[in-house]
Amino acid sequence: MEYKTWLDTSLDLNANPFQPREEEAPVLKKEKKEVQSNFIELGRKQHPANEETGALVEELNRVSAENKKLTDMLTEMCENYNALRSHLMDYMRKNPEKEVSPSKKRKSQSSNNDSNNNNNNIGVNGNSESSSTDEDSCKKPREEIIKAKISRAYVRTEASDTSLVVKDGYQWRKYGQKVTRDNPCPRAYFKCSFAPSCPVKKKVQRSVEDQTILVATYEGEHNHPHPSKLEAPSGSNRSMTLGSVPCSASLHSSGPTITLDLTKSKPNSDAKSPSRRIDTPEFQQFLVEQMASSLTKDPNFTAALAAAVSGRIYHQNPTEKW
DNA sequence: CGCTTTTGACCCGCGC
DNA sequence: GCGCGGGTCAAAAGCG
Repeated sequence: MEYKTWLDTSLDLNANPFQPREEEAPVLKKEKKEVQSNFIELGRKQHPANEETGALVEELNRVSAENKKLTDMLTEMCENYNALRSHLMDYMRKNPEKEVSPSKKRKSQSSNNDSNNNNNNIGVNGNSESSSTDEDSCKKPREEIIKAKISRAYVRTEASDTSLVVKDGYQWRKYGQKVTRDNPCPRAYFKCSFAPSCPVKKKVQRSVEDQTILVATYEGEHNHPHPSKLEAPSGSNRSMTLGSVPCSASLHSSGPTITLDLTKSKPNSDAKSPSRRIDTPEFQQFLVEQMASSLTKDPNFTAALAAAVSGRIYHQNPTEKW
């Protein structure tokens, strides 16, 4: 799936079902429409409808229970994700040398890469800034090292996603693409759309070992605020946008996929927005809502949801697990 | 019409 | 000096 848009909508899966939101799942919307039309129907027929009302209440309770169940599943998925992520972080800390396939072609570049590997790639967010090694300090003028701060981000995408788009909240303008020798997948070159005032560049290329992983290399630092901070989401949405936490969720035959782009956990932005720390309950709740929102936009998910609501999904394939 | 993307050409550093 | 390969430029095409 391509990260075409920011996930800035929310779906109250466990919220009051009587207050429909704009972008709720079509299936649920349809059910509620039926319920509403049934109420209208009741008003027109003008006869005591205790039985029908009872049935409708029962139906609503059932739908609410389904919503609750789905919310629980999403919460569980979120927790599993956090656990996996922490494991991955631990693993990467212990095995930093396994993260990239270093290019041995060019001396200066490979020495840069080596220093990056040793100093930078401490996590999937990859935004640890490079610090110059002693070797680099000897070879390069200090100013140059300071000017070109290099960081790396690893973003898992789906196999079907052939784009080289790594959503990190900033706007980028592609200025080139090249097939390199070490990797059959083309490398895309991006400049920050605020250029030339913002000198940041980024290179995006698929990993040789796992082509579902996009390796984004950032050069330099943004000299402007994060675009998501400029957008003022006052009112329309629940609380805040997910601009700083791009994520994508989808459902496939092989199972659900939730992809989080964690490249935005820069120390700067974290320091500026402590309320968005990933470990806060508020953030967790928000994350669940955003994932739910994303899921409801996926036609596969809505189809599966429809099957689940009608109680058929487990009968059709009782062994299949999400 | 303006912005973005594509893509071939060009530039430049490095190794031989 | 030459060739190779990565990085960048810029005209053309695409798109909203």
